[in-house]
Amino acid sequence: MAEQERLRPLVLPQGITARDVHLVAGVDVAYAKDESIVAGAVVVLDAHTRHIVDSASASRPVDFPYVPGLLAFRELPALLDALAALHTRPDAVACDGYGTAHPRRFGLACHLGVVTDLPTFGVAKTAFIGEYEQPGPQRGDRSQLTDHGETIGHVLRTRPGTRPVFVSTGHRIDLDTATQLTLALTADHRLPETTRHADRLSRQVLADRLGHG
DNA sequence: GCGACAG
DNA sequence: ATCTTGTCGC
Repeated sequence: MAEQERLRPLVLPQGITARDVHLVAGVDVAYAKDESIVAGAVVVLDAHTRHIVDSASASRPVDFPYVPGLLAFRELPALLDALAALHTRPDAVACDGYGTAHPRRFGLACHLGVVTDLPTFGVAKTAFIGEYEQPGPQRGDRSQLTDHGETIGHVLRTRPGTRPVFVSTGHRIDLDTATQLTLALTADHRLPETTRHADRLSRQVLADRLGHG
């Protein structure tokens, strides 16, 4: 009995597959122009209808500078507060940034996943590390993002005529599943609906807080 | 040493 | 990220 309790945390977390995802959340943050306040937002969508099921937010003083590679220390506090205020438990979380495609293989998405034990993945808008060939022009076309011969992500075309996004694994999910989910969350725009909603909400929350003193 | 560098 | 005007296109 006591033995089981000690061993449980050592069991490898089970990874999910796309069919396990019914509720998918998106997270993002917005900063005041002077970088004094950060607002975090999380929006949960029905993975198939892409309708909003739940959402929450939080704002607080910024307490860590922007340092490439250390984004989690700057954004996680607000995101964790927002997630704690959620009334729903998402099956997966799409992050605005990188997961494994990180200098230390532990970007924001990995950090958030480990702390919350939620499956997570990252969808970044611009390159960070690694090398890649430009993916094909059609939606769904992808190329490998590699670093020292290791595949660390996918450069994915989510929409024709726009720049590709950079998908990487976060926690308890594999790259192909993360890529599948990213495509499932995009249709009319380059970025996933999850992050688009979270981005909008975080800006609104920030504006409200700034406006109300 | 110099440049690059998610958000 | 945020600042910042107009502009090209669906």
